[in-house]
Amino acid sequence: MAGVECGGGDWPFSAEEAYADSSALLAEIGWAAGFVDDGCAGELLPPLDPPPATPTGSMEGAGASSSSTDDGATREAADADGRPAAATEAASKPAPALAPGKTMKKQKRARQPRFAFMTKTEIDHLEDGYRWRKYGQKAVKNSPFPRSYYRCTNNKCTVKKRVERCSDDPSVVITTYEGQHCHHTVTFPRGAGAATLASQMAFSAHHHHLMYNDLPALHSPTTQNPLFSVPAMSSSLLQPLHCNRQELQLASYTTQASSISSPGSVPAVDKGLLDDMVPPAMRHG
DNA sequence: CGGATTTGACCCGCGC
DNA sequence: GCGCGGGTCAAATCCG
Repeated sequence: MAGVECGGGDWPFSAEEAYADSSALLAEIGWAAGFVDDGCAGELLPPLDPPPATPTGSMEGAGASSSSTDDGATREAADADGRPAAATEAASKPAPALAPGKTMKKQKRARQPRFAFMTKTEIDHLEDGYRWRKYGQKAVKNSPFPRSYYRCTNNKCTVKKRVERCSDDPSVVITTYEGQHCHHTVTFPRGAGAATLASQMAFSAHHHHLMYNDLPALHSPTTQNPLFSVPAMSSSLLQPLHCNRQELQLASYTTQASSISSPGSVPAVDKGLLDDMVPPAMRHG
C-alpha cells in the first residue's frame, strides 16, 4: 500500500531524510494524520512505524525544528501584534539596503505545531475554506514531485501549508499545516467535497489536540491504524469508519459535511466545523 | 492595475 | 569547513 512507503525510508534515518520522508513527517507531527479519499476506493493506510525514541535527538532536524523555537518564539510573539511573521521580518529589514547582498542575519525559524494528512486526490491544492498564497515551490529529494509552500493570505494569520505528492503513490497528496488560523474561513466553497472536509476535520482534530495517538479507540487491534479513513466521498459525505467517542465527533462532521454541499448551509458549518476550528474569541458572528 | 503565481537566489541547519 | 537540501524571499511575470 502506497501511503506508508512514501519516501520509503526505514527507521532510523537522518533528520534530513525524516523531513523529506512523508511517513516520517507524519510521524513527526504527532501522528495526527488522516487519510481521505476523494471518491476513489477508500484505502486504509497501514500504521506508520513510530520513530524509535531517538536517543541523541536524531529528530533534531525535523522535530526539532520545533526545538529551535527559542528565539524564534520571540519572533512569533511579535506576530501577536497582528503582523505575520514574514511581514514582521520584512518590516524589520532595512528593506532596500540589503537587496542584492541579503546579508541580513535571520533568527532561527520557529516551528509551530504541525498537522498533516494524506489525501487521495488528483487535486494538488485542496480547498479548505481559507485563501492561500503560494510563496514557493521546491523540488523534493527522491521525489519527482515538487513541494509547494502556501501561506494564509490573511495578514494576521501565520499559518503555512505545504503540499506535496507522495513519491511512491502520486495519487496521494500530503498536506501539512503549520500553525493555527486566528480568523474565520474566508470562503467555504460549495461542493468542495472531501478534500475540504478533510482539512476541516484535520484542523478540528488539531485544535482539540485530539491527536490520534491520544485516541486509543482508534488504535483498535482491528485497524491498528492511527489514521482514519473516509471510504466514499464522491457526494461530499464523510463516513466515519468506526464507532467510538471520537467517531461520534466525526459523525457530526459528517452530518454537517453533507449539508455543506447544499447552498446556504454555511451557518451550520460555522456552528460545527468552524466552531472547532476558530477559537471562540476569534469568532465574530 | 492589483493580486496571485513563478522561479531563481539566498539563508540556514545538519551531516559528513 | 563544506556541501546538501529544505525553507523563504522577492523580482518578474501572469492573469482576471
